[in-house]
Amino acid sequence: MRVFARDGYSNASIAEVASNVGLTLPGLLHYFPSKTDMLLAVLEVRDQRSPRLPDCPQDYTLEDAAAGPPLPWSQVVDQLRLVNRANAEIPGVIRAFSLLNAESLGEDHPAQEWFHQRSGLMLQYIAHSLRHGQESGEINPAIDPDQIAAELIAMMDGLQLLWLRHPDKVELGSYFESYLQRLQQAVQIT
Amino acid sequence: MRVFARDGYSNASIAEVASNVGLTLPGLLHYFPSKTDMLLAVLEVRDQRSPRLPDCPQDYTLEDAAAGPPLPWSQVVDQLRLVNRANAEIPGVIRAFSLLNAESLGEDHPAQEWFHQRSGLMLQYIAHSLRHGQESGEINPAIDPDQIAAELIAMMDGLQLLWLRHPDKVELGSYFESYLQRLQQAVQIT
DNA sequence: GTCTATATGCGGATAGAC
DNA sequence: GTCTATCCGCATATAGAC
Repeated sequence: MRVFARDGYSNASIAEVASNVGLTLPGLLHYFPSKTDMLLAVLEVRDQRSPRLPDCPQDYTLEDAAAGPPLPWSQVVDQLRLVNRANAEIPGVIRAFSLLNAESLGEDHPAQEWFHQRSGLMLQYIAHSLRHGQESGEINPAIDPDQIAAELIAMMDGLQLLWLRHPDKVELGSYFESYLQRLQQAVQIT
Repeated sequence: MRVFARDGYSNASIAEVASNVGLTLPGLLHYFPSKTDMLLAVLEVRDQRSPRLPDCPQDYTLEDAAAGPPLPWSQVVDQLRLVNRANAEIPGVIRAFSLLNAESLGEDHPAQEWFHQRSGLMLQYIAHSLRHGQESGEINPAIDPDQIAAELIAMMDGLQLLWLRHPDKVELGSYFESYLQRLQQAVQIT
């Protein structure tokens, strides 16, 4: 993760990773047969370690959220807030992911599928929650669930990039919080 | 630009660029002595080609906007909207810039300074405009100009990433427009 | 201004000993 | 499970002819 954070995936050298963990290159390749395998392993670990709300089981995945019944909107917002606050404490990890996120837009990137599926599921489960809220009369029927879902993801990723570039000027946690509060006024029915 | 868009900077091969323009590698290096020189040249060209408002002179730069007198808020919003709309027509260019933007977060990247200064100036001139509006009573005094400025940049960059990943689900122009309209309700004094 | 030829280095990955 | 030795390809960049 540290090496990917500094160099991205394509430019990172697995020989350096090996040396960082006290192995030679073939020694490391014994565990991860190829560079791609190592990348995907890193992505998986990161996913498992993302924080969860108090009531949420530890093995609850994004796939579960997207496939299962719609979550209450307040819970979705709480979850995003929680993740954002936690992210502010691990700039190295966020840097690695921001880098890989952009890099994996390339045609034949080994993590392309992973990021595509992941962001697709997030869009889906957020929009799902909003649509459900509209049907039960708790969410403003005038808003577009797909648009709001995209906005939220975009704001999280975009703020991360800007925060990484200007850690002195941009305060990740409170800036996202300000945005959320304004969003809530437009989305919720009072 | 096309090669950078597909491979990023570090992973791009100038030999391929050379071949694409019908030159050999040394032939290309005659014009751009190093790969870094070519990167910076591309960034500069892109800057000059970004669209401007009708009244705005063609040689008016971002530096001018940040250093000069504060612009009216409505003009800032119009400018951002214009740029966003134009961006939706050039996915290749946007891909290159999203890639370089993330990649240049790395410690010794040749474009680090360029992106740092650029985003710093944008934050500055947007916040400047909002502060001026607050003093003259046109902008809600309760909002934080620095926070709103960061939000705007983050939303533009974040939406671009998501749009590049899901061009079928995310409509860059209209999604940003929806966000802007909600922002205006909180920022403007009616 | 553009080429051929080449220097030099680093990348991922494999063979095979221990 | 970890190593040494090695293969092979591609990268940037340079030298020097035309």
